[in-house]
Amino acid sequence: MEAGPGVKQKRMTILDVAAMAGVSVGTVSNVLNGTITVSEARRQRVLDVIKELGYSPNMLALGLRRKRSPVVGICVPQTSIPYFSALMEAFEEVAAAHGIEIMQVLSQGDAQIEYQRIVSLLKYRVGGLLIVPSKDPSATYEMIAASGVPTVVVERAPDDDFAFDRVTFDNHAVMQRATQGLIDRGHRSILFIVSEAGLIVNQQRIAGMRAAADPVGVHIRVLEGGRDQSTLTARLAGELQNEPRPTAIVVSTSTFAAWVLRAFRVLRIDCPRDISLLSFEQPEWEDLVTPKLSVVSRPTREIARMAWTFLMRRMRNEAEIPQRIQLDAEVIFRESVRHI
Amino acid sequence: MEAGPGVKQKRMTILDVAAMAGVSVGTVSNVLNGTITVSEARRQRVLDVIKELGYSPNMLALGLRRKRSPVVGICVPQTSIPYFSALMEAFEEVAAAHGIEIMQVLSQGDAQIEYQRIVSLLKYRVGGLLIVPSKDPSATYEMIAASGVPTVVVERAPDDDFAFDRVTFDNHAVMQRATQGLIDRGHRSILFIVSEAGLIVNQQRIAGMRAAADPVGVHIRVLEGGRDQSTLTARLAGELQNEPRPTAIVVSTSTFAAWVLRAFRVLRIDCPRDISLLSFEQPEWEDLVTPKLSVVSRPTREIARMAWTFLMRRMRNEAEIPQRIQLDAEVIFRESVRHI
DNA sequence: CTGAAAGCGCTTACAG
DNA sequence: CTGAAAGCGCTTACAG
Repeated sequence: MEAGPGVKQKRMTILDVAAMAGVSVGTVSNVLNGTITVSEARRQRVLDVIKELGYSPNMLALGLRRKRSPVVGICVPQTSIPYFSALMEAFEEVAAAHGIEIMQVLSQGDAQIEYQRIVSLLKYRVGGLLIVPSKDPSATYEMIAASGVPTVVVERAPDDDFAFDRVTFDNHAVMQRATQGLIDRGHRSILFIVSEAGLIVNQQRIAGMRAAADPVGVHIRVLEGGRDQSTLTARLAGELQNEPRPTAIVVSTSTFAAWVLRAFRVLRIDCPRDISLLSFEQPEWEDLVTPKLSVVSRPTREIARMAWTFLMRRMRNEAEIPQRIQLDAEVIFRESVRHI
Repeated sequence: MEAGPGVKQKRMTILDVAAMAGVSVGTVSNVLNGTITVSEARRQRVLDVIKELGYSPNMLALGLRRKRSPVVGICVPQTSIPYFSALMEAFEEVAAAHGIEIMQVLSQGDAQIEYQRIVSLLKYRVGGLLIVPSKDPSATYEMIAASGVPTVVVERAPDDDFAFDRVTFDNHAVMQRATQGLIDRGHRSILFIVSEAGLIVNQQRIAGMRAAADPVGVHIRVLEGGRDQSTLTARLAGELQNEPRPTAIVVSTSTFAAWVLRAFRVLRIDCPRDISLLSFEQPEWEDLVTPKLSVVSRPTREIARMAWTFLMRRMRNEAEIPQRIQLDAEVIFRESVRHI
């Protein structure tokens, strides 16, 4: 009887390959991924049989035996945010090139969910972990440390935390530079709109802002933008009652940039004549709107590559003390910021 | 000796739990996920021990034994495209709710890469597969069918393919409706800009366009937009030499929408006075630009949920012949399309 | 309802 | 360089 289409064929195992090639399973295993050398003749024979049989190794068995799977778990808050989806895409690209697969979970920025989702990842004995942490990741950090799984923290990390490798942006320096740029253009009162002021990256940015503003007496305020357009519009309207009224707004995400531009319409504020705008995130539409948006441009692929390099090193046990690197970002002033 | 922080503790196994609870491993397994009932007293004891020991099951062992892992593999072309990242986010949400993990791979729209990436997924014995296929997925389809892994095809599928469950948009109907809307507004020559004319969804859309245009003698042209802004600008400029000159452009993606708007600036074309624009994809900036963009709005979460429902059903072996569903989408006309 | 035992498909010391 | 064998941590018939 022939095995026609639709007939499920029995999956080949390493035993089938060994039998057909006339070698032991250990030898097959060694040609596939052993540290031990196999004589060229046998090696070739095994390879031929593998191709002929269409043998595909069972990574579950491999992972069980090695107590570690060639999979990297990645936890980010969301993927609908362009910055995170760009990160994910960069990670997938480099993972595929290394023969490693990715299990992705989302924390939604919630510490509880983050904890649970990473527990799930650990059940699969992932060989490494890449995390863009939520606001309060300490319980999660403890659990990960206890598990001993190689981990690198991306993007958000407190300055005094040395438990894991980490690759971040120098939020303080970039924001100090951005603020200086606004001050140079005559702005003396600046409003910073963030998702959560408690987020470590925002604290670093606020500190950077103050480092530029305080010495010259420039006025700084921070506002949490809220979860939707109407909340932001209302809060912004309220904020603009205060004296001194801001002449420039910095937003932490491109979503906020969009919401602020819409709020400006409702509130009949002309940008940049009345108020200037700078976005810390770079949206696809940065140069489609009028006025063209001023942005901070971050090298996403670079951060992904660095994080991956760190992780691979640690998965090979080559690393010693936790490494850290801070990448720089570029501040691009366009029409949305004006000289006063 | 105490096990202080930093001291890696031996991972608990089901044997440890069984020993401590004074039952057999089979019983522990049954309280965790067995079809067999366990007496309430023992059940509670096992649960207590699990909590006390911090036992977390090894899903690699489970998957190996069951010959199928509670993981769903997802293959999409890219994640940097907002539509796909929204899909991914919806999938992750529903997966987490079902206690299932996701392995994500990217095909970059290339049939070869797609094939290889799905081969990798299969090595992990994923329990199900969700695919937004590339242009020519027939070899991949064959391989998947041979593997017997439950699969649902999302978004792109030929009309005559009945091998897998599928959930798609009714591209033909939506485009016919959109085209009718343009015709109603007086447009008699329409240009459709696509990534690849060979893509099944684009063929369906072109057919829908013709269904509305041909009977009333409206002129249709199709242009491949190319891989970058400058290519698109050049091709568009060339296309506009032809008679009759289009008075309306439809683009298949929001990236093209952005590129076309930039090309309009370079070519000194006023939208919508000279040419109207309609995007088949809904960008975040749809109402930020001037003129506000006309779009087709697709219910992403709905498609994700339907696909997941189909997949779960098939993973439970409840489905018979392949199911198919076509979702509708909404055409929203805004300032970027004018009455002639 | 419960337990003893086989076995999923690999890797890796261990001898030779 | 090569093979025989133990064992990774589970699930699931099979008896009782």
